[in-house]
Amino acid sequence: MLAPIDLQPFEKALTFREAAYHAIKHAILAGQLEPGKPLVEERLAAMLKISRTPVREALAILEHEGLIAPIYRRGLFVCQLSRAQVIELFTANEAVEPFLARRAAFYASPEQLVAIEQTISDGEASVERLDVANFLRSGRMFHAGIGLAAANPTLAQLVQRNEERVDLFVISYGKRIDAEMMRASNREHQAIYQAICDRDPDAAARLAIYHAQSIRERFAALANDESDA
Amino acid sequence: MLAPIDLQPFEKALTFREAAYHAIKHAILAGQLEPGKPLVEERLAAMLKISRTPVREALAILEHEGLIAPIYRRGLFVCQLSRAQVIELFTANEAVEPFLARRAAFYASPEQLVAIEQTISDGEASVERLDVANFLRSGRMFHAGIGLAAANPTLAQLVQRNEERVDLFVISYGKRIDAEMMRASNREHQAIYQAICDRDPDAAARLAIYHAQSIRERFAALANDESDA
DNA sequence: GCGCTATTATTTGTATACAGTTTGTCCCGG
DNA sequence: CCGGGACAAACTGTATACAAATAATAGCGC
Repeated sequence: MLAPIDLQPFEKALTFREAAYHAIKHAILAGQLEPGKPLVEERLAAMLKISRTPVREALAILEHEGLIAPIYRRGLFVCQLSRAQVIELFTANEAVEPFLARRAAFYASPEQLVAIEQTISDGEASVERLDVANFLRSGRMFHAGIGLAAANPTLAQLVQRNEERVDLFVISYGKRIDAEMMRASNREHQAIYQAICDRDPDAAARLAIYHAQSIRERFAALANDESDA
Repeated sequence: MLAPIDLQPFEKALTFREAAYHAIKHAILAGQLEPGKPLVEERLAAMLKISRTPVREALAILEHEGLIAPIYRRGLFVCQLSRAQVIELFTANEAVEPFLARRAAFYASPEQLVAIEQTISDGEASVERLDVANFLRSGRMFHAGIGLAAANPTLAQLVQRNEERVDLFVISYGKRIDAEMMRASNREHQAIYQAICDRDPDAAARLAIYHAQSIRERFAALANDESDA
């Protein structure tokens, strides 16, 4: 398995660095680069058919985002988050997501509502196909949509990154997400979306809190199921 | 003015990249690299007596953090935040800071309390010397201390970055902070600190909100004073 | 056959080299 | 005197080269 993934070349990006950033990030979040496994710069560069220089710059950013972690002179590794770290991410989200949902109920434009609805559809389609990676991705896009509608890029970006790291955890522990869990999550998304459409900030915030807590409980159940006590 | 700043060499850092990151960030936040002015890679490299490679990697991270912004093939510039952007940062902080203050009241260790108190002393010393850069820095460290005590690195880091960008705005517009403003801010810090010492989460959260709002008002007043209507 | 040591092979971290753009300047024409 | 175009300089974006350090491996002694 010398070239198991093809980091698909260069979504729309001006510089090779950006392209590498997106491609590597995508590969990580799609589970193509397994957590705990080393990332060899030269190999990534070869896959993207570019030199190490822009790859290194992209990796520096991903490291700063907390998706990968370095060991000095030993290489970079896809992060394996501890349960404590994931709890911490959930705690942060429970503070921020209701805030964003509330604001989205105020500020969302019709186009933004459509975009959010599409992420929900995408999530539902993923359930049918049992496509976990795409399910996670649509979930991230849902929250990104809320963030965009909430007109607060700073907090939106935070939630976005948190979601990515949580998803990394899911992938890393290979926990199997069953269809029922995916459906539950989608239902909650749908409810938040409805509250925003109804311009009901209180309901949106309340449902966002509920969603965050539900997710945490579902994850806790999963984490307790397997391996480490 | 070929070498106006000496980016002081290499605080404790393993790699040149880290060193460059900290040095350049420090120079920006100390106002030595003026907002709106271009950052020439080769010049920074020369100042640090290293090559462009690690400098570029450091700059990539700073760009990702929103302290500097690139124009393709034209160079990097220290960010000049718009007023709307600063308002947005304040909005984010008003959501997050009370949350952190509340948690700090629960979890702060005695050592962490001492560390926080020292940042307040540092701030007060800055008033005497009318040292705005150090005043801003001590403010950032105060909030960093709260964040640390709150045991939520994710949100702590967010606040930290927001503070940095706000300070960048202050520097960028060259608004003069007068001694009375500095004292007011210090008083509010002191009050939050006291509430945390008293293990009074509600008071801490309330005072954190008050502080965030006060700062916003003080800044609004400054911003209205000068130049753009 | 097993453990320890020396050597080789990778791989990172850094420096240098090169090509393509963009900006500023100088010169010329009007 | 002013405007436009060619030239030159500077700087970015990318590739390649090199050195240090770590990991893997082979050889040796026992």
